Amino acid sequence: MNNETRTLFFSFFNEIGIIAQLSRTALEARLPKGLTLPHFSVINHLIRVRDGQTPLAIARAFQVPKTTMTHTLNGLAENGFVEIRPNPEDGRSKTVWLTDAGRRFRDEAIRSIDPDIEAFRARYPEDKIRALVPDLADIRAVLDANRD
Amino acid sequence: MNNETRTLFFSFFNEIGIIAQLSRTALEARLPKGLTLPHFSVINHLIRVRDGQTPLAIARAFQVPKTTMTHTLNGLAENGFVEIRPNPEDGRSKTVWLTDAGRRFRDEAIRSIDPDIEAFRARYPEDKIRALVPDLADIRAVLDANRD
DNA sequence: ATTAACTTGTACGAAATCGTACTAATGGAG
DNA sequence: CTCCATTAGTACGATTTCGTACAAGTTAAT
Repeated sequence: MNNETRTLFFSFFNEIGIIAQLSRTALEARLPKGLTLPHFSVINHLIRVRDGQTPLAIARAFQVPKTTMTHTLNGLAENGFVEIRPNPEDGRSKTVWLTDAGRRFRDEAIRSIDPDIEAFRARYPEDKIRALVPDLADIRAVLDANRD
Repeated sequence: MNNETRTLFFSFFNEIGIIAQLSRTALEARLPKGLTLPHFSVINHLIRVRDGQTPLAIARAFQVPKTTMTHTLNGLAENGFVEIRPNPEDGRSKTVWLTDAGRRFRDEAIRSIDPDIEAFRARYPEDKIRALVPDLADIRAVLDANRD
């Protein structure tokens, strides 16, 4: 392979990785101590989609092993942000429900993150971000397909 | 803040995070067991820039804590990919040097990753990637500046 | 109805990441 | 020269991530 091509793709994925790391760090700086991006993301997911899902369904939505999701959900349950109940339709499995505290956690997190988004938007135009999202979604889909 | 705007930025960083995760997993699938993206990246860095750097300089280049870099470098040293020698200019510090095995590791890793890059390129045009890199670099720079 | 194959969640252990606290060395103020 | 603040690296412990192995429940084939 052409070395310039290889360098290009490496640079691309390198920039992606750095942005992911920086944005994650910036977000977690706004969360209460001990809570991480996955904690916030799961709560957000339960609000955006719906709660009452099984741990495995949530793990699949985030493309993480189910053991990882067990750990994340335990952290949320210990903080009282979700309640884990048996699944009446399947004795093997469980369902995950938001609590009021969980919704409050999400509201407060968003409120404290908003200024960072504003700061970012002031320096990088929203329209350019809007234009990038579909490209990134395409790239994600290609990588996803290549996973087999 | 406008909810649509917030959702847009969340989607953007979410896509970035997923791509970072997928590309990292794809790369590590090609590395010998026990070796990770940071291992490969450090070796690559030492080749692209120069070897003989101090651990702290490398940690700063990757924006990770120095304890993390100590751990990564120990892994590389145990595999015989780098040699860690005292720094003749500063008794507190050390210097990190590539070995022949380290260079071979890098060459082989690249050889086994190339087909994945080709597969990706076949589904997503190189020119679009080329156009995205500067945008991502800008975004990275903005996030970096906001870190204070 | 019984059995075998599969699914869901978890316990456990390994490895990566990172904060805190420490040691050793450096360098500047006096 | 002496002292003290600073710097480089590491030991240690906590947490996250994830693979393996397992227990409990479900499903499908006979």
